[in-house]
Amino acid sequence: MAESAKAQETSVRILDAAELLFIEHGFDGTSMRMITQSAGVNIAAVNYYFGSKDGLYRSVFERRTEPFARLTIANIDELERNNATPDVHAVVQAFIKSALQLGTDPALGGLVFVKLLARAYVEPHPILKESMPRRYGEVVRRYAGALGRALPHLTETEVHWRFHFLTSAMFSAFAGNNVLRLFMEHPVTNARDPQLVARNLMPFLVAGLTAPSAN
Amino acid sequence: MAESAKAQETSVRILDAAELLFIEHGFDGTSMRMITQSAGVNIAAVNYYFGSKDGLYRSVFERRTEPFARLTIANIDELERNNATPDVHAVVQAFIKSALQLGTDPALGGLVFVKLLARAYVEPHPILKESMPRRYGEVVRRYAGALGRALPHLTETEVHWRFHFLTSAMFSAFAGNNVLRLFMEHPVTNARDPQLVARNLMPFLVAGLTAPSAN
DNA sequence: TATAGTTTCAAACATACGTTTGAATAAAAC
DNA sequence: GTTTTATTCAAACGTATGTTTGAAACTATA
Repeated sequence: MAESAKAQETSVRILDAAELLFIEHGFDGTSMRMITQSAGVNIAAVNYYFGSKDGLYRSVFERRTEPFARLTIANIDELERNNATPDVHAVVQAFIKSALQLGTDPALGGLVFVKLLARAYVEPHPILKESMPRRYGEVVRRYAGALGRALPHLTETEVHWRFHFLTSAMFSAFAGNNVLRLFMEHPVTNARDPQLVARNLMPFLVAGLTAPSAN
Repeated sequence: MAESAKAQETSVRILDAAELLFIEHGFDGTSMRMITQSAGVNIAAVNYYFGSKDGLYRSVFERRTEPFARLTIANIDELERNNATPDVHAVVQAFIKSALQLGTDPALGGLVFVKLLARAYVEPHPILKESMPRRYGEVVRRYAGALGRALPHLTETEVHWRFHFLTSAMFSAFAGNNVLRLFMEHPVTNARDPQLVARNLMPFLVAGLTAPSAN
């Protein structure tokens, strides 16, 4: 079988290099030669290990998807085990805790994967549309469900709206995609320390979610 | 001079086609042949009217940038004329009003431009980095300033954080970039009627912004 | 040490890219 | 009506793309 130490190292080097380049330049903006050069491997190595550029893209996500999903589910499992009907603060805390663990632990990809997700958000490659719902559908259902139970004054549709706002703000914040960064020459807030992001994000989200219904 | 009816029509057809394709496939994912084919013009027309693909990209933004900036500034001008120190609700309302006018008026680009901005957000082409701050720097300063005056219990840094969260949620919402859409096979909330977006967004944002300080 | 399997590599593959050309056509100016 | 200018067009430009090839180098098993 394959899986010699050296071989594994090569495919991992490719994944690492590709992940960073996909964030910076997107899928179409990243060429095979950029990837292999950055990884320090021969250009044929990508097709040898991953079959194609599309296959590499799939593998880049697959490496991160499962651990992050598991983490997120574990956090809401723990929350609901200790608290039958958790309040908004607790649900948001559990959700943010996942992003925080992800952003802090390099073994999970660190902030790199958050950025990749943020990009996939507006740049939906067909490959994602086919694989993301399968693994993250459950995550969304669990958190949106818990949020709904914590916000009985809102309709299901309203809960989904707010979950949408919540995730948008959260992803942008952790990924560091800041309107100030793009629109101003000297942004004041461009810190990206996950702990700092989380502390500033919490009160905003909790208050926003708890707001009275619009209807 | 140029500007014959036919010539203008050609360059406008190119801008329209390119704008849509850039949203769907990004800059690198959109080829000259895709653009000219979709616009129904010869492939050489882009270079004839815009010099290069980069030049076209610049022109696509330039067409929308100025009207939107003017609209946004006009709204805060009006707000501050009628109200020396507006409260949070009024500031957010003025800001959302701009997005709403933009999203509703096809002459301004409609939701198309919002989506383009949302994409530019995570896919920063060098051309944008050079042109956006020049025109939108003032917009950000004005609104962030007004927000700061309406939220005296927050530090300047905190105000910037919340402005970041506010814009992230708003742009995603109006652009329709929904986590539910990407992560679930049957999203509940994928409505994109600007009026509906605005009504759901308002209470969330106002409450989030008004939340007590994190420190 | 010989053999089988795995991984690397330089080179070439066909195709798509953005751009340029120069002639043909249309419009405007005189 | 002729000359100038502006626009369109098919074809080709050189370069970059993702992928494949087949031999070389390496690793493991016997």
